[in-house]
Amino acid sequence: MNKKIQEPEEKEISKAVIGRLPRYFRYLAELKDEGVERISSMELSQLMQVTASQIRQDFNNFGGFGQQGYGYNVAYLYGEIGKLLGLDETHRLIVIGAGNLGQALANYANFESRGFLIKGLFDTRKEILGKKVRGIEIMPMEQLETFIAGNDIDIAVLTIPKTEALAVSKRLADCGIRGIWNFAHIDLDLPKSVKVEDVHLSDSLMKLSYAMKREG
Amino acid sequence: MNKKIQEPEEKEISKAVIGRLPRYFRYLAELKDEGVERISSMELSQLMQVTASQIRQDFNNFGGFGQQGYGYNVAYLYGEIGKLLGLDETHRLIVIGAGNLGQALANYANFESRGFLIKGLFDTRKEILGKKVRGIEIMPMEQLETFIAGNDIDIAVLTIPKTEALAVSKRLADCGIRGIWNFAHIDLDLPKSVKVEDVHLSDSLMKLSYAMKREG
DNA sequence: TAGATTGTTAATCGATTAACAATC
DNA sequence: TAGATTGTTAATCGATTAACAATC
Repeated sequence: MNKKIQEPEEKEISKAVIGRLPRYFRYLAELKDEGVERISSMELSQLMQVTASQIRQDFNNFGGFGQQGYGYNVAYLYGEIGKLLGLDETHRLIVIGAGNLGQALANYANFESRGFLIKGLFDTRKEILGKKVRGIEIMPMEQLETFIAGNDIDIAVLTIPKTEALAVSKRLADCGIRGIWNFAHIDLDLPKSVKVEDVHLSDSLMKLSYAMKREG
Repeated sequence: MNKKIQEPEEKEISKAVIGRLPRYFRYLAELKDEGVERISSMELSQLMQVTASQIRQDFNNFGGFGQQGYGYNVAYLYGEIGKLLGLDETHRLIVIGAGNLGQALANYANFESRGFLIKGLFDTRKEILGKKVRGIEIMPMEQLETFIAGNDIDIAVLTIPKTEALAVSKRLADCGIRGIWNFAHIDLDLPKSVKVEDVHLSDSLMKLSYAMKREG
């Protein structure tokens, strides 16, 4: 009837801004630990080597967390950015591919402290099934769907060869996984309700190599 | 005497463009393996889900690799992008921090095939010194400088806690390391002749978590 | 030569920086 | 109230897309 009248529609935040949130979060965690109570965009900009303008613009995408004449309360800002990043909720993860990388990620306790709980490991190789990593059992791929449903898993970490990644990612999407942390070196193609975050390690190494070619 | 007259000055390529090169490289590798001989920017754009315009602009940053009326020769383009990324040279790496992640990276044979040769592992923990990973010995930190100098190492992979990372990165810069692949969750501060490529895994996981909060 | 497709210029879009009025 | 510093608008800069002439 009327195309204009809508819900107050959450304005889309740009990738650039979102990409900077974890770094803000990290610096604020440090300031908080040091007992710093308030900080101005100017001070933070010097610490982080970005412009104060960018900091204020970034925060204002979310409505503004500061107070004129005062600046930002470190603990409050830390908390708000944490909430934006979803760190106020816990996530339940499985790791698919219990090779070196998969096991390394499963062993990395720091994720737990942020609410990312690793609940299961999966692999196709019979010889490692049943083995435990930090108390987490390695299970066969046949149990994937049952385990996800029974354990309220919302994120899957993919550390399998790219040849298997597409098929497995489809299975994950089909059984309701909402996020995939993809270490497989391939672009997944899934309905956009399933969020994919890629970590292409070899791409990163190539960028380093590129940079090293330039200037002395 | 004259500020204007200079070497033809390699024009600075934007971060955005460089960030896309590894992905181009990956798709071209695949096309090459499939025996595809030529491809137009239009075809490649459909495959990669980007605009043909962007592809042509990107390649033209480096002088243009195509031919009017024909398109791009896959094998040639693959080779040229590989050269841009420095994959025509071999790199000699050490991994500092032989924990799970460090060992996982050392074990990852795919890097070797691109010319990234892992030559040594270092750790502070006495109990794992001398142990071998894929034939590579774990050495004590005291031997760092000697090993780097004696083995022509140009890249160091940092997989140590952030508390040690700053000090170690300084040592690396001092003994002539030209590139650091940094997995430590801290911003390094080094002379700009030392190139740093960060892989902040927890930042990546937070971005996934952010995305999952929005829409269904 | 005609058709195809690049290389490249121009137009648009988005992100960053600067400036300043609002306000604590 | 005066000073400080945000929130926000305007200006600038850079990246992407569109258009098309050059040319294989």
